[in-house]
Order: sequence, then structure tokens, then C-alpha cells
Amino acid sequence: MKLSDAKLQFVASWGAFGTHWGINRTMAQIHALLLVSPEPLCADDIMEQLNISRGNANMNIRELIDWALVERVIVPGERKEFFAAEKDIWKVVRQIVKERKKRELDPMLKLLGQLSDVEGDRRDKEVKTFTETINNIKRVGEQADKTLETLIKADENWFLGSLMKIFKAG
Amino acid sequence: MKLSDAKLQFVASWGAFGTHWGINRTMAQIHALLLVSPEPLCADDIMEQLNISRGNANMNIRELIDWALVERVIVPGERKEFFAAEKDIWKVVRQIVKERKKRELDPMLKLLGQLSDVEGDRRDKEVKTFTETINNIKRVGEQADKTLETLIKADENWFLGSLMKIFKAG
DNA sequence: TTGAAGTTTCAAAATTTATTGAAAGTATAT
DNA sequence: ATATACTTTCAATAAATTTTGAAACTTCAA
Repeated sequence: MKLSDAKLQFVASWGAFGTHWGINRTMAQIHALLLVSPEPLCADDIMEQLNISRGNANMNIRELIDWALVERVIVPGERKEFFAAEKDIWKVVRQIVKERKKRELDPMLKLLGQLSDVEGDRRDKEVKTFTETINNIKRVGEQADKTLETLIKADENWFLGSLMKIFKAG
Repeated sequence: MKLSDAKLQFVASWGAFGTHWGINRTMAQIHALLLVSPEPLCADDIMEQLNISRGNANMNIRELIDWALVERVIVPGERKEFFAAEKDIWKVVRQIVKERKKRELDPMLKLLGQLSDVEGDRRDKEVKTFTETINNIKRVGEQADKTLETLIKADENWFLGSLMKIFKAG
């Protein structure tokens, strides 16, 4: 397969993949493009390669920077900004897990805590089912929270080495 | 907090949560509603409680059944269908992980396999960066694949017990 | 200063996704 | 058979999200 075709396909697929995970297609495509670029790209490069407008490029680049997946790079002798993606995929995964945990899991656990005691007779089937379900979700959520917290702090070697040996043994 | 308010809030939040994960809001809301209902509900119950049309209810219930998160229930003496959600949250998590792995991770790994050898000089910086990035993503993806496979097969006690002890010790 | 180069913003337009509701389809009881 | 109760489908519509592009803003060199 030719490099240019492979790149196109990677960018398109990464974009489609992103949409299944609540990430906007263009943002994922820009990320993919930067991941496979040896040199940092400027806004015009990105606009040209993905056929998108300046506004669109700008907004999605900023979002990627916000997620700490991309950083601004100063290129000596150039006035405009350049952008480069974090290339260490393990760091990328950890970063995404960290952000999504903060934005989604943490608020969900907070809510579940608030919902876990409702007024009313515990022998009432409605009350009982509600309380039990919420508490079960809370338990699993808290477990996930701990697991992800460990994963966020883990370094790759520890994760790929120790954890997997244990998993296989389990 | 009153049960009725707590239910409303849970349904609304579960719906919002779903949208961040590429799941349609109504589907997540129906799931939430069934999770906290002690008895199976029929299409009309769901339509009424969520203020949605029959077509919408029908399509999203079917989708939930497709994901094996909800099942049809025959209620003796009733002609219409009733629906109940799987209440074991650990099973729900495993089921979702299993489906998403099949639908998303597996195809992605297949693609990465195809992209991992491109034509051209390996000393070419473009070729080198592309190949290395794809292979790094592939490695992490394959690791995730194994981990999730183990998780899918694991039973709750094993997971909550052994795994977490190990994580804490790590 | 001024102007050239670059970046950001955001209302309007385009696109995508979700929802409706009525017609068509199915199953069941009589 | 046929009326009744219920489910499914899908074209039309509505809603939500994404994208555009031009104006406003910023920065910097001369």
C-alpha cells in the first residue's frame, strides 16, 4: 500500500472511530493527521489536507490542545504557529482516560451519591429497586474509578508487564 | 429526596451520560427507566414516562434488545409485550464492553494490521513516522484487546477481589 | 504609527442525527 | 373470516451538531 493512501485511510478511519466515542469527526481527523506527521503542521497545512475551513481547523486544534493531545510548537524563523501531536500512544491513552474520568465518571459518581438515599418505606418495591440499582451502579462505578486512577498513574512497563501477567494467570 | 424526583434525575442524567459515549439519549433514558423499574414496562408505559412517540420507543427498545441489555418479558394474561432491563450491573458492563470491542476495537485492529506495512524507503522520515505510529497504536490496541477479553470472561468476584488487590499493590 | 501576517470569533448555513406519526404488517380471539 | 390489539416501518420533519467564512482582533516588523 502506498503511503499517501495509507495516510488517507488512517485519517478517515480515525475520524469515524472518534464519532463512536462522542468525539467530533474533524477533531479526530486532525489528531490522526498530526500523529503520522514527522514535522509539526500549521493551520494551512491542516486546512489543505483535510479540506476544511480556517474556523473549523482553529476550533478543533484548540480542543485538541485543551485535551493535551496536541501542543503548539514554535518553529524558528516562522511567524505562524505549528502544531504537533503527542506521539507516545500510552501517554495519549492515559490522557484521554484522565480527562474523560474527570468530565464524566466523577460527576456521575457524585450524582449517584446524592440519589442513593431517597425518602420512603424501604419495603416499598419501587423504593427498594431504585435504591438497590443506584447502589449497585455506584459500587461498580467506584471500582472503575479506582481501577482507572491506578491506570492513570501507572507507567507503561508496569502496565504491560505486571498487569498482563496477572491477567493471564487469573 | 423524593423517589419521583430521584427517578427523573437519574433518567435524565443517564441519558446525558450516554450521549458522551456515542449512545443516543433516548436509548439511554429507556435503559435507565427500566433499570429502576421493579416490574417490566410495556411500550405505552415508556412512551408516557419519557414523552416519546411509539416509533421512537419501538426503535430504541429494539436497539437495547440488540445490545442484550433489555429483554422481552411475557406477562401472563397480557397480550402486549413487556420489557425488563438486566439488573446485574456487572453483567451490563461486560455486555457493553463485549459489544463495543466487537464493533469498534476489532475492526480498528484489523485496519491497523493492513496499514502496518507501507511501500517505500524506511529511511524516509514520512514512511518511518507513519509505520512507527501505526505500530505503536497497534501494540496498545492489542494489549487493550487482551485486557478486555479477560475482563469479558472474568466473573465479578474475581474482578473485584483479586484484580483490585493487585492493582493496589502495584 | 501603519500594514502585513496570522489568529479568533460567531452568526448563518449545511449537514447529520433523532423523532414523529400514520400506514402497513402481525398475531390472536371469537 | 374478520375484528381487535398490538408492533413495525419509514418518509417527512424537527432538532442538534458541525462547518463555513468573513469581520474583528492580535502581533510584530519596519
